[in-house]
Amino acid sequence: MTSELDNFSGAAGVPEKPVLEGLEATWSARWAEQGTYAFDRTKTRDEIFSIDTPPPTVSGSLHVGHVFSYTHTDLIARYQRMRGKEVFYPMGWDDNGLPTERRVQNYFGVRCDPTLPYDAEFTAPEKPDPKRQIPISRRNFVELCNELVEEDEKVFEQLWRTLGLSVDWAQQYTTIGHASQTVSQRAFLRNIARGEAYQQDAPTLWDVTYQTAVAQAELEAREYPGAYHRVAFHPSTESDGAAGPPIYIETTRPELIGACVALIAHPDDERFKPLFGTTVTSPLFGVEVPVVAHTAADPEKGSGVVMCCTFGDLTDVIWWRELQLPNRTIIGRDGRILPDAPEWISTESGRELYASLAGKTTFSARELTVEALKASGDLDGDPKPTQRMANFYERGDKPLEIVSTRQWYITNGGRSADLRRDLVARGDEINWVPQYMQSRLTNWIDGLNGDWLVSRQRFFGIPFPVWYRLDAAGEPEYDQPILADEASLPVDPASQAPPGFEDSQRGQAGGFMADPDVLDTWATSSLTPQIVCGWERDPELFAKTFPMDLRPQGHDIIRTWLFSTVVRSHLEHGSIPWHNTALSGFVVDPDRKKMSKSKGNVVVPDEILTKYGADAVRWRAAGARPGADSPFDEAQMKVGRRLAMKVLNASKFVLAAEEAYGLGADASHLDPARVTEPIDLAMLSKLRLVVDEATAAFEELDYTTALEITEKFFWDFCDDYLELVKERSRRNDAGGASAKSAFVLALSTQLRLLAPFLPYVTEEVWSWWQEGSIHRASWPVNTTDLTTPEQDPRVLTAAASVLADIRGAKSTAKVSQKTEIKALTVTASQTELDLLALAMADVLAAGRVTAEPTLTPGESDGFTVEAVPAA
RNA sequence: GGGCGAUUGGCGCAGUCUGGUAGCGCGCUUCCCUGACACGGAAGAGGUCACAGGUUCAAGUCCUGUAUCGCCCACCA
Repeated sequence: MTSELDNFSGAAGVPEKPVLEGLEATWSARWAEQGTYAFDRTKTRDEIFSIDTPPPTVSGSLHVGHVFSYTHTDLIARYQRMRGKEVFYPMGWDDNGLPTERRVQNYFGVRCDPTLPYDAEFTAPEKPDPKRQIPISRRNFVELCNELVEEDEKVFEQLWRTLGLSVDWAQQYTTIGHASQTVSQRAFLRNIARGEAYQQDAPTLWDVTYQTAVAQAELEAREYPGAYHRVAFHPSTESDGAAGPPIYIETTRPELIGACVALIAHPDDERFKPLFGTTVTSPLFGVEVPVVAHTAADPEKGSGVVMCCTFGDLTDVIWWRELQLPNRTIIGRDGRILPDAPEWISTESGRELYASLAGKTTFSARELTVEALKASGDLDGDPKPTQRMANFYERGDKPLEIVSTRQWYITNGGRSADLRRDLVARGDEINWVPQYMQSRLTNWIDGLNGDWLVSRQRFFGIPFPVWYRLDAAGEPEYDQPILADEASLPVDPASQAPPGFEDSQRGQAGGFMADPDVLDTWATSSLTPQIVCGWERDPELFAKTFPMDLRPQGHDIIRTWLFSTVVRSHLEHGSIPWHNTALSGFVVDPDRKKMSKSKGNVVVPDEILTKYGADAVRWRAAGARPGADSPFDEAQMKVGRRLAMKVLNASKFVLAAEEAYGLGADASHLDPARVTEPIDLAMLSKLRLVVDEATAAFEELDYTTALEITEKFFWDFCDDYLELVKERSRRNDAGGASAKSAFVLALSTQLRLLAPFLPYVTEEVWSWWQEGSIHRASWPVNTTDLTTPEQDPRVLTAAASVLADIRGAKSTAKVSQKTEIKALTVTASQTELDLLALAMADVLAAGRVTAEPTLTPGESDGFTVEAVPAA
């Protein structure tokens, strides 16, 4: 037998058997064709919502954490777009800097040797040998970098498209691209002009592996094994020829004894008071150094008196500066002891020992020094092993040294309390989600110990737009840098001559040289708002998008990306860079360990996207609140997938009922006036509350609550409401019309509430019966979308409660839910019975109650139901 | 050492602002191939809300302290 339903189902857009498979490919292609997410720049500032998307590091790989946090941003973007905002949502790729260099080295088996000339014929080896890297020129190296990042960026873009990010792909940038170079160099030149950028020859943290300076923000303190060595210094012979007892210091770095400039103790330390003003002689090298007082010396540490060297740690730098101590560097930029014995070591045995240390790593030099100390009797006892914390470059694996070098700095408050205060105040102007993350910025600013070191001695990066004149002897005149014209940006000083010079004068006495360094990658990333908003490139766009509305990012880079962006915006524009910032947490493995390649616990995004679908993955991502770390549990993806399936099937049911019973495809089914049954009105009243709450949550960037509320309603809608009304909806009368209109009103509203979370399945269903993309449809507004009369939502909850009890009776009796109920007694308060009465016909139909129910008014709240299933 | 979070059934979480006799999902148990859905549906078991004090008629919720865990920062003698 063929029913009417069979004839109509699937005939007008509703598939017979809807599936999730393939929705990503179909719809991401359609969105691209139709420019669904294209930014319309004719809109005004208050109609625009601009997002400062984090550019992922393309040399790395994307993991689930990225998928989650980028989804979070997309949820907000989609919500704002549906609210009627024109969303400015670019995507950038961070391809600038050391990670790319490392990847290129490994991928092609090459290394950069800046002394080599460019080889136009060079091609990378077919089979790179990572152990024998081929040295190539800087320009060849940069070419390979550019080649590889282009490939990587394609892979990333494809993943983002599959995930359903509603990015405007016409608005792409890379941190090494021309626009970024221009912005970065221009901003730097402006910093110089205003006195905010300056050069200084000073001790800097130095990574000996990468041979570059490192900024405070890139430090990572790690445990590092070492040993305390108790070493004797000898009082210098006094005028009467008598020498006092030796003074013992403790050090973990005996190899620096040759770099010692003073012994230092606390001014109040009685043990050492008599020594202040005297001198002592260092062991092995016989160098005379003063004993001086400084409050930074801690009487509790070591022996109470400390050896100050050039430079063992940051405290040494403070002492060097404040006590006007000499500079006695013995460690070179490669981390090895300098080749030539310094002039301050004058004893023959000292110079001999130095000669044996020269060229050695600190590690070997330490071993040799300890042997020598044992031989000379200046080592008291055995070295005591310890685990101490040492500063590392976050990407390095050797402890940092401190080396005096000429570097560029940008003011960031590290040397100005006023600027620190202003920057903290900028933090107050920004709306933080979650709020408590702001303290990380404030703490970081308060703890700064110097300005921002922005020069890096690396190759793949944005060059300083700066040259130096060479004097008659060919020496650079650093104090009068030649600056590029802004109109000429971006410039490459290594291949372009400065204004007023010919390239033939490069490297010649009386000519010029290029600044050899590149800008810190954060010095460019800190300008992403200026890069994407078209600062000085597109003033109209800039006026419409800056300050931006939202900066989403991970909480681990507050001290770097967030802080440096605030600094640049404050210095350049005197404003905050964005009004809101949303901090995502990490995705951790089920044991709450951070995912990392070395632990082998990384989940590959492509796999879960294929297995569960983008909507399911997005659903799971939306469950992770801002700022909170979230354990990855694959089983949870299934729940999201089930929701997506449910949306397909419930929609099919609702729309099929509508079509099958002759109400046509015109808009009449969306006529609120046809909804007359109390339970239908009650359901829509409840939905109005859901719309209000979900909207309020989204306004607070609280997508998790918006989803929870919407999803809860949706499941209740399916499990209770649809079941209750199913029978009536099949009737071709006023009651049937009421149900069917309520169905489609509720469906339209719910699909739009779910659209930010499940963009694929909602778009699919929308296409069955609506024109245009749901993602350009308006976010539900009660005053226009749900205009049915108010009805107490408890009509629905009462009916659902009694239906649940009837189902329970059948479940207890272990019979099918189809089984008829032959006797039904309901006890409840009169108020509740009155509410129930308004939906009683639907309850009886849904519960298959064939007998007349007995209703008994009672005292207590809640329904007591006795239902007797047929045998 | 400084700062910030967290601690609620086996697991993951909400509820804490605005005190009023514990909620959700997963998992588990039982039942049901019902006409949207077996990539499903229905029903159910399971918690003295980390601990100790205090405020209150009443505390998961407010106050004080403690413990444990996590994160950020500092820490190279």
